[in-house]
Amino acid sequence: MKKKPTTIKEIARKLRLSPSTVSRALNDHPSIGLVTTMRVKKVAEELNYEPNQTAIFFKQRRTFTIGVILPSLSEPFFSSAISEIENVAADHNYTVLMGQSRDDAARELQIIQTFKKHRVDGILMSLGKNTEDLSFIELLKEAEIPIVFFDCVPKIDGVNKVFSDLSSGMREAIQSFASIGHKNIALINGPEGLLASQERMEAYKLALANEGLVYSDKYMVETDLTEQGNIQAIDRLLALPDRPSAIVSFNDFVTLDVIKHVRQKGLVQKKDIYFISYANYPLWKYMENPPMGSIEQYPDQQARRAADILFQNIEAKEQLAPESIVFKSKLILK
Amino acid sequence: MKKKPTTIKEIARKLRLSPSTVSRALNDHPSIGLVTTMRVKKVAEELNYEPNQTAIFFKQRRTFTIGVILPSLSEPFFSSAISEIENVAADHNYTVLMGQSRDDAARELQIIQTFKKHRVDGILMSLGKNTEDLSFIELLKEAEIPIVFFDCVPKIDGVNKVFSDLSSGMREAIQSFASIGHKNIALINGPEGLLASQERMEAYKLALANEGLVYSDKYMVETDLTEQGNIQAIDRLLALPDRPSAIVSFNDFVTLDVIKHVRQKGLVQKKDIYFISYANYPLWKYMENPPMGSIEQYPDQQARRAADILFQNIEAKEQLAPESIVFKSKLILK
DNA sequence: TTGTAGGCGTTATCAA
DNA sequence: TTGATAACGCCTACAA
Repeated sequence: MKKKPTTIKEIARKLRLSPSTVSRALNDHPSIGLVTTMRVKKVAEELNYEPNQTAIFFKQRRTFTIGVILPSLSEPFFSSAISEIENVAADHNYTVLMGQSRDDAARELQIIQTFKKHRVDGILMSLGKNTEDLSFIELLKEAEIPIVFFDCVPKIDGVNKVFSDLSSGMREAIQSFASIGHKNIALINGPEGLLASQERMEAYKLALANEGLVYSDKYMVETDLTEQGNIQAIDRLLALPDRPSAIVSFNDFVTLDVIKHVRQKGLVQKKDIYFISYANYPLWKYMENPPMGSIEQYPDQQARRAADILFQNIEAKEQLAPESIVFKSKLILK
Repeated sequence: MKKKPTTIKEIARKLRLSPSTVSRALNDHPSIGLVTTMRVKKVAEELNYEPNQTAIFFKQRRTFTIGVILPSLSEPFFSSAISEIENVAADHNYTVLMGQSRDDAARELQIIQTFKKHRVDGILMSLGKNTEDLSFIELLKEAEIPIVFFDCVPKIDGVNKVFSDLSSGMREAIQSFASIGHKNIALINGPEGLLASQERMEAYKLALANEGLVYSDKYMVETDLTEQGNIQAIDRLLALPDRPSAIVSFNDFVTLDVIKHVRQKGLVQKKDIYFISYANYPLWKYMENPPMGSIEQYPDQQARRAADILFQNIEAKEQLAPESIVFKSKLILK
């Protein structure tokens, strides 16, 4: 069904040269005479010759392709990451193969298999929320395909990872709240199962202690991150006899729902109640009444750094020691 | 540097069989005995055999890969498109190669070349803002690589395209404004050079006429889409003796800047001044005081449809007649 | 049921 | 300076 593109052989036949000569001429090999080189290139041009990369990939055992596996391509965090990854890859003359796991571990494995079959030169990955089985890391190691994790990274040692330290931002958030007199500071956390939730919880407790505030269970509520869950969570807090005056929440989306809800209840932000959350989505800038702050995690910088490490590994002759890079999260006051 | 993965030959040697037998056994060829097949598969498993796709691609002249070229991966419009494209591709057992043109025509061409060299089976593309030279379409046609454009599509005939009819949304917007008594309705348009701007302008004029309103040059201002440009544009309108009471703008980002600016000037939305713009970004839902409406262009549906058409073309034996699909844009009142 | 041989397009090695 | 040959890994028509 597909017409065969021009090959070196055809050029060779046309010029009564051997394919090897043509190949060398096209690659500007020094041993080939200038005249021949010119003749070859001219005919190649005429016939619209284009080297068959699939043949070259096959022969060279390199595809100049990296695979990227993300939970979602449509979330702002990941889309700014992927955008930056594509930039870095392009600088290295690499192409990017995309896979979306949708937080499905089975799908994640399938994508890894596909990438492996495609013989990608390396993989960048952010784990899905439910991924438990990390045995694919061993498989990739055996195949000598370097992998660098970022954002949601495995807890184990011995792998390349770039991730964000949530605690620095949390500390700054609690500090900010405390410095303007808040005592009852709550956390609306994500689902218990998530590593990201555990980290926030620990950071929250530490940060409270740091300010000499006591932790209380009642100020730690959970949401399943749906709109309904978010509203239930804030309602639970508002129902408390000594309701919190300041709230850190899992991410900006939670805060958006929550702000909307408390507004409907007649509470005024930065007067009756204060908010800070993770992500620092650009829209805050436009809000009439934004939350007090948001904690930036620098997805693009994380992604760039991860890509840099990946390319170092791809280009290295030797196996490199695994790197573990931590980006401090940072409170941005609005 | 890279350890060689197991090949069919090694399995064959180990079992004292011929490579062809092994190949057939692995592919469940009916002529091979059950026993042999089992033995082969067992050894393959033990040796972690994985077929070398690059060899297969090379031989089969199909890569089960599509290329996607977008101006940006980080814009919400495109990231929801790419997400949907990945879904469709995964359903077809295809992998997605990504390229970001950043509205640079040269880079666009380079990506196309790369994709062509990679022998992708098809291409989905949204043109950059400045793309003039469409000769690559001919090149792809010669190479018999199907291409489907979406969102920002070429004006020419004879190509597959899926795009949005901006005028339906504009008509609804002007209608809405007119129905609540607005007479002076302005348009903050994008740069003159953009097709998207031209379309909005025409739609705007038509829609005005449709409501029996007269078009006036002074109510049509342009922005370069920077924050500064957006503010200058609205200031020009506000400075008019009979300033407009309702404004349609190029997209939601423009409106965000403009809303913020007029708020600072003490104007109250939906009282002193009304807004509608294109894109329907989800954040409106959370705004305390959102614009009157936003015009949805359904990026995910466009993308899905474009991908469907691409796969039809890839799977077709014959060359299919080019399709041109128009999605009506639709005003969503807030 | 299994083996042999050839080829996909390119390039590297060796020979001329 | 150029050519012949082999090889990358897999598949398949043909032969046994």
